[in-house]
Amino acid sequence: MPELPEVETLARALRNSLIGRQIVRADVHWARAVITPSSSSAFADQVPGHRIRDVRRRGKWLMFALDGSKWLLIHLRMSGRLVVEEAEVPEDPHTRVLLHLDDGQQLRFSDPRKFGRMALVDDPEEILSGLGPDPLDPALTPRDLWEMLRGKRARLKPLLMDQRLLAGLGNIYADEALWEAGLHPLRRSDTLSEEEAERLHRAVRRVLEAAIARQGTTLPDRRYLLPDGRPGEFASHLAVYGREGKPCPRCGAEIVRVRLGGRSAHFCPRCQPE
DNA sequence: CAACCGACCTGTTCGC
DNA sequence: TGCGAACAGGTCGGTT
Repeated sequence: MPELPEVETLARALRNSLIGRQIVRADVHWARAVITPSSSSAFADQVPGHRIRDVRRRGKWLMFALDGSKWLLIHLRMSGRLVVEEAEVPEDPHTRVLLHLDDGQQLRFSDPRKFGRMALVDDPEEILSGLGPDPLDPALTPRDLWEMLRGKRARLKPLLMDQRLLAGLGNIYADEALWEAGLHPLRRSDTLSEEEAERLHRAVRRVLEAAIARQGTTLPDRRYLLPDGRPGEFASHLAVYGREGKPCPRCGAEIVRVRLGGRSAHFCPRCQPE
C-alpha cells in the first residue's frame, strides 16, 4: 500500500503527535511482525522506557529515533497501518503490535495481511544498508540518475521499483513518473539519453512532491488513511494507475495495462511510445 | 545480470 | 445469488 508519499505523510503526522512521548509498554500480538531482536519477547522487554525523539523516513521505512540511541523501524508493506488512539477506543481486529504511551494513548500497528515488519536496532544501517538514495534527496542529480540507469540494462518500470536503485517508488508512483516523463515502462534503462534521464528525474520528483502535497493516495478501498482517519487526496490526480481504458489526461488516448513481472503496469501508448 | 515465479497472508472484487 | 478465481499499494529467495 504505502509508498514514499504515504510514508512521508505518516512520518510528518506522527512527528507532531509522538515527539516527546515515552513508550511504557509493548504488546506483540503477532510475533513475526518483529524481525529484530529475533525474539519478539526481547523486543517487548526492550522497547519500554524509551522516549521518542524524532520520526523520520527513509524510502518506505518509518524511523523512530528513540533516546538511549535506539531506533524503531517500521515497514508497512502492503496492508500495514499506524494509528494513535486513546486506550478506550476498540482495537482493530488486525492489530499486530501495540505500543502504550505515557499520555494514555496507544500507537497501534495493524496489518491484515501480516506482511509488515518492525525492528528495534542500535544502528538503522543494520536494516537499511541495502537501500539506494532517496529520490527527493537534493544531492541526487539528474546526471547521477542517468549514470545509475546506464549501469543497468533492465526495463525502466521494474528498475524504478527496485529499492536498491532508488528507495521509495512502488507500483503507483513508478507508473505515474514514467507517464509524466513520457517514457515507456518496457524501455531499457541503458538506452536513455541524458535528456531523457533528466526528464525522468524531474518527473519522479514532481509526482512524489505533488502526492505528498495531497497527503498521499487513498484508493477506493480506503486502506491507506492518515493517523486521524482522513484519506489522502492524490487519487483523483492519478494519470494512469488504475485507469485502464480511460482517456490519457494529456492526449486522450486509452490507457493500457500490461502484466510485467507479475504486476500491473499502466501507461499511455501515445505519450509513452516504445 | 535480468526476468520470472512462488511464498508470505488476508480480504475484496471479478467473472461465470 | 453463489462460488471459486483473480487481484491487491511490497519484498525476498530461488530458478531459468
